[in-house]
Amino acid sequence: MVARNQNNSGYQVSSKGKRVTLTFLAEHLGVSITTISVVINDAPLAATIAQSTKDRIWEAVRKFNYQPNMYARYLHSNRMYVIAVLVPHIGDLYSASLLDGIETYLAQNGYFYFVVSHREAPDLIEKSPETLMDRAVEGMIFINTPLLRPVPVPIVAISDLTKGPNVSRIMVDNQAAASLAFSHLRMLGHREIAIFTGPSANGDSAKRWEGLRRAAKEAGIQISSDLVVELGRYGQSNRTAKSDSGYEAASRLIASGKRFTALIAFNDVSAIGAVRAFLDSGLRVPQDISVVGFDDIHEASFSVPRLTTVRQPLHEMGELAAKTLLRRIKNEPQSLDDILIEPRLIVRESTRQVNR
Amino acid sequence: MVARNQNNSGYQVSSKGKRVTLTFLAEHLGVSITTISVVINDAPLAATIAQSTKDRIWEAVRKFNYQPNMYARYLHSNRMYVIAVLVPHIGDLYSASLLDGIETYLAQNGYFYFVVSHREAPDLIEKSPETLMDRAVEGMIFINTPLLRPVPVPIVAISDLTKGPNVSRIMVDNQAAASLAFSHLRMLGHREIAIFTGPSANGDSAKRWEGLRRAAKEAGIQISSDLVVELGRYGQSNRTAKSDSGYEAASRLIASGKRFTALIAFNDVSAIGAVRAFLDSGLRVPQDISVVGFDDIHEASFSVPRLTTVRQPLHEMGELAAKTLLRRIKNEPQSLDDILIEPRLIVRESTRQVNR
DNA sequence: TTGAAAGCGCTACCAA
DNA sequence: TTGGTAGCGCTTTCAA
Repeated sequence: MVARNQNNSGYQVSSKGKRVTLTFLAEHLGVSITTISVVINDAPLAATIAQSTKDRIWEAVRKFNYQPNMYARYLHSNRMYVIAVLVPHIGDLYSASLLDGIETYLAQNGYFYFVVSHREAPDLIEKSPETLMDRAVEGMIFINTPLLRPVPVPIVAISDLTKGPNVSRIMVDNQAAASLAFSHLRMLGHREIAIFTGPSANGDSAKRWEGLRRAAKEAGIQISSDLVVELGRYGQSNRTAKSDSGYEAASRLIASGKRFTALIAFNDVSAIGAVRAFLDSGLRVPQDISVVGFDDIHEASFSVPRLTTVRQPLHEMGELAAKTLLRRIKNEPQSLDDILIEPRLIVRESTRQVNR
Repeated sequence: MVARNQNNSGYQVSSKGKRVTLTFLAEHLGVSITTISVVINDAPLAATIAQSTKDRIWEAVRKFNYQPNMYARYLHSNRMYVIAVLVPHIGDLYSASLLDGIETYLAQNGYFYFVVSHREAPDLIEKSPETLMDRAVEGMIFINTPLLRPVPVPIVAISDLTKGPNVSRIMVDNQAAASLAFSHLRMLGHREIAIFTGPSANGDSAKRWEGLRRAAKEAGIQISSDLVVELGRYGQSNRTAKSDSGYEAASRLIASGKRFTALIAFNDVSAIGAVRAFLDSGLRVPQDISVVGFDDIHEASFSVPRLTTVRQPLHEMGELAAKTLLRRIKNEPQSLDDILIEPRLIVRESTRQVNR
């Protein structure tokens, strides 16, 4: 018993219980399936078909609620209007915001998407593209996921190390982002600044870190290596998320005994985790320590204290990624250059003038 | 130019640039496509095929990296190993946690899923199931989404009003959840308790509210209607999320001037929004007002103060939903009764003994 | 202005 | 042990 046949509603089935296919319609109308196909797809030949025939066809289509079988159609056209999105973790607000933007654009354009959330498991990252090709995806969006082997469809990579002849990359201008965060703290008088760097697998890590170093240098400030801590990756457990790693990283920082008056986190989630850790060890934010996050996820404006952060327009980046991918799929002109997104500093309550 | 043909890697294409199909392999090996098909699918007949032939076939399969075309296969079997998940908003932690669980189970079982996030737009909710049927989904999971018309495939509804002959429902025991929250506050001496009810479209709203009223009655407490406020729905904007509605609802509560010492929110996100609103108007949590949330999303244990909340095991509920759906798809014995999930009270920092 | 027929890649039935 | 062949539902020449 096949799902589509156990019918108890009006879907795709005539009153006599027969599946509504082209053949069914053709018999019903007494015309050939070719004619119907041509009319329905408004193929060039449709121009030559009598208006009266067309009308009868459309009427029957409506009456029986005929829906072409996409998979049969696929055998010819090889187009399924599906793409795939690879993310490290779907339950993470960063990915979720991007997905939100991606979905918005895709839905407007009749595309669906598969998401595979690989939790940074290397074998999944390696195998997924192949499995997805079986499903005839027309393109893929890689979010913070390395492309290990070439893939025969267009790819858009968001914040990601992936390179390749067929990949377009979208990322924040990490140089600018770093400098925004750094100069903000500088203006508030901070000199002893701790830094969270992202896991090295993360596409933003290296550039951001480089930007931070450069900004420090220009400001004539020395970043002590004791104050730089790398965030852990996701664990294998379902439960582990980034705020844990922020909490944990901040705890290490405190334990080191090194003095610092400000922290530049790697993202808002780790910033929130860090705030929690500071509070737990009796340090107040921002009175004792200023904290700046990255991303500006929604929660950042509701946390206590509200987070000062460098905003990446995630929703828009998602939309842009989808748009870029569909253009490439349709072979519309589309430059393959990296697209750099301008970040913006959002000053809220978690940073203030340094205490001296 | 078809995506699968613009090949620049090893996918599905022989060295001569020909697509690797059964026919291709058959020619290469000098056997019939039937034989290959039988061997590959390990059909009953495979038992009758010479081991040497089998070996040669598998070798060729590996050599050319043959992958059956799922869509051609679909025309016969009518099984695509795809389901759909309908959610109000993918960027919302509640849905994201459920999706996480759903994905875990599906991935283990070779299924993919489409997600459609409808933002409570009535036309999308109404039309999506039909569009999804075109895509041959074998089942659907409705998260907090009403089923407006019957659908010819199995459905699992999570926290949801949806009813129907082919729907299994999974939800927390809202009665128990309400009583957990209420009696916790009672024990701390609270009598003037404000309540957020969910939007009426939400499947948990009515039951939870009923449970709360009953718990109040049993405790001999009168819930003042001035202290009950209904959360707004999502707006049409991409930006609006639940914590806004929590913030806004709490603000209304404060503005009303009615005295209360505790709040039972509808979920953690609205609880966090409410805490923010209280703080902004000079009320301390928990010193002045105790707050209890629902769900126990990850952020609840990192917020300031850490949130006391009634936990729903969202990840597990997602897994359970997927499991139930696949059982029904495979026609394995599976009761259609509602599945009630036991909630658990997690006491943290946002509640304390009432001030008097 | 319309229809017949080939074929997309695969499975399943029946023969050999 | 193996192969031929008829579809699945659709699109696309090519004929009529």
